[in-house]
Amino acid sequence: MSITIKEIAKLAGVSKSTVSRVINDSEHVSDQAREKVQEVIEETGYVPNSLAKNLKRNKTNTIGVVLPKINTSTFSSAIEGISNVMYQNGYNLLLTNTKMNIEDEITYLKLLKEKRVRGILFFATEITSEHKKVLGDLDIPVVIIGQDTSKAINYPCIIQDDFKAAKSIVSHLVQNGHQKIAYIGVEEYDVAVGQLRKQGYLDILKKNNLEVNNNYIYKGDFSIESGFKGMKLIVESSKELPTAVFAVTDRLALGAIKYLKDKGYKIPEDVSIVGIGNSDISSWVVPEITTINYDHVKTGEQAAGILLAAIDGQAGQKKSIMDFQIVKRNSVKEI
Amino acid sequence: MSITIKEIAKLAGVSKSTVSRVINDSEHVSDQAREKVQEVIEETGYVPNSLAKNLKRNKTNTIGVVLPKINTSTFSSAIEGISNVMYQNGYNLLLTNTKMNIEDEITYLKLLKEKRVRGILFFATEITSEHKKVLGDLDIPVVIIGQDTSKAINYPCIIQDDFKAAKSIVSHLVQNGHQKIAYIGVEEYDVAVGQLRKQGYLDILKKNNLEVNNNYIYKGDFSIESGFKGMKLIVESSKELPTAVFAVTDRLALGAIKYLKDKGYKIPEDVSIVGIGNSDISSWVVPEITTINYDHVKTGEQAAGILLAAIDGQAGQKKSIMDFQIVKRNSVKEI
DNA sequence: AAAATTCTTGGGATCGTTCCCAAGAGAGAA
DNA sequence: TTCTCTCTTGGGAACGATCCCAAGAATTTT
Repeated sequence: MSITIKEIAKLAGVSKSTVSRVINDSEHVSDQAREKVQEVIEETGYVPNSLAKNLKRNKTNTIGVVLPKINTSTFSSAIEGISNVMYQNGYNLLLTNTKMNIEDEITYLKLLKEKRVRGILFFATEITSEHKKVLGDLDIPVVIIGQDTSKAINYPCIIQDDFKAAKSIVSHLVQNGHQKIAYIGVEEYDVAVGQLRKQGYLDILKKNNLEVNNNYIYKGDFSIESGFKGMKLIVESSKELPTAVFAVTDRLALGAIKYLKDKGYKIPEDVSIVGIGNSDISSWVVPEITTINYDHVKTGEQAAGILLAAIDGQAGQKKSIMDFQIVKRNSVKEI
Repeated sequence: MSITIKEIAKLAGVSKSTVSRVINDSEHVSDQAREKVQEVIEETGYVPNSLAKNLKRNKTNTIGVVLPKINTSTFSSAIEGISNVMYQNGYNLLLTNTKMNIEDEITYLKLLKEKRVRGILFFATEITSEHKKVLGDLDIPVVIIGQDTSKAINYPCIIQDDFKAAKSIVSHLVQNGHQKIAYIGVEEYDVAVGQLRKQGYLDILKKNNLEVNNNYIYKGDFSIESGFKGMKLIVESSKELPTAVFAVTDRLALGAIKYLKDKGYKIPEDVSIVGIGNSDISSWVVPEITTINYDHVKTGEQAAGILLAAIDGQAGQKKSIMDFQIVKRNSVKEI
């Protein structure tokens, strides 16, 4: 049982009101009283109880974060950015990890409401109708990160420009003379990575009147192995080797490279490869991978900023799109 | 302003005691009353205020986590493990990111006490006397992760066996006939990585009567670049190329490999390389890196378990050492 | 049928703060 | 001196739950 403000008051010979004023740096306290109180606080190691404080004030300084997985660089970088901004503004982070489990998301959203968090940062994968319902009567500012929900839900969202990014990087291949471009992607329930990036790929092929070869298209999951497997299938199922491969993530690109190297192909001489993500490794693999750079730390910071504004009652725009850069390295050969 | 238990009581035509009993699944409520209350809760979307609850009960279900950086795989994996266990046991995570800033650690520790967290998981880098003081009169269960503090502080700690791991992997080099083994490490303020791993290296050299060549020893930071630079310095400063390199992390090993490849050396034919960490990339680089595997997710789970036990008043052992496995791949050549 | 027991219910104190209000103490003005 | 004004202080009602206690209702035992 910790020491309370009442006991500090007694020890300092003042009322608890005065102690409260000292703690909160209020005016109207004599220097004498202030010093005495601070002295007693120092001696006793008193730490105020923020539960009581927040209850009375009817607000907390906690921000809830709902995310599907912590140990991936995308998410952990975003959280790094979020925590930077939030701590600077006096907020703490309450983390909930749904482990890719959509039902847990609903549970956690309710839990965050119980905790009376001041705002919520929601890393979305999929938005179901139940999500809409729960998010709807939450009565807490929310910012959605990673999926475009601007049409479905009335909260601001912040996203990467996946469509445009995919177009840029595939264009880069086309500009270098590639016409037979394979695609290694992921299932399409993930709108941003699965759908948008694929659409970007198809869009550029179409714009350049290039044929879409189904043997050149593979969809798996997010693992490096999946890239390996996808490349294998593409090579084995097609008569002609593609001259370039667009992998929707660097990890997939890495897996593909591994397969090709194992089989004795040279990169980029035999096959060019590009990824998306500019992950740490992409610049240290041989060959260094040409890719798209998203700044996730910055995305986190931006999201935090938008949420902070929303907490202050400022509306802000409904949809923010982060920019990206194409990082040209040496996994692409000019034909 | 959210709806309160009192209003639910009024709407359901019962007392707030009865509503409280329904919320907490207590006995001694008639089915009739229970149904009515649940109905009203459903209709109104009432969510209890956990601030009030925790204040009255004088305990929270929040665990504070103090860590120096979020977006590294070691830490984020550990947090993944921690959150797995904690959520299963009904606890939430309050995250504080000190950004490698030791003074912030003290601040956050106090903040967590204000929040009346039930326990603290402290990712330690360095333990100063001020740490000892603050941790000492915290009056909250703490588990320290990552540094051996068993002699300095009376809290359980959980660590990787860095000394033994380093010995194992260097032994592996010696067993394969290597005698000229270089070292790429980090500064020694980090006891675990900087000191212990180096000691393991020196220990094995000594046991095998191998000469310690100062030109073969480099200390930098944790970046991939540092590995690159370290390898460069070693190669340039020594007359004879080492036959093997022990890098204290896979990232450093990766940097070293990059340098050697750039210079046209073959791995492992010209130089063998080993790392520590079994990071994602280590198995997908060419050549795949022989390394030490620590299971950080499991470490997080264990730490969480120890903290949980401490919260329940069980003492547990003061020092837990996680085991490791040597992962033999093909960056080491037999001489 | 009366007594004993169990079940159900509501009232109200309480957790540790904040913050409004009123009162007392000085200071300055009339 | 007396009045007004400002500064400082303390008392006590909140905040929204829990939970103890007592009392009434229902059930069982004798």
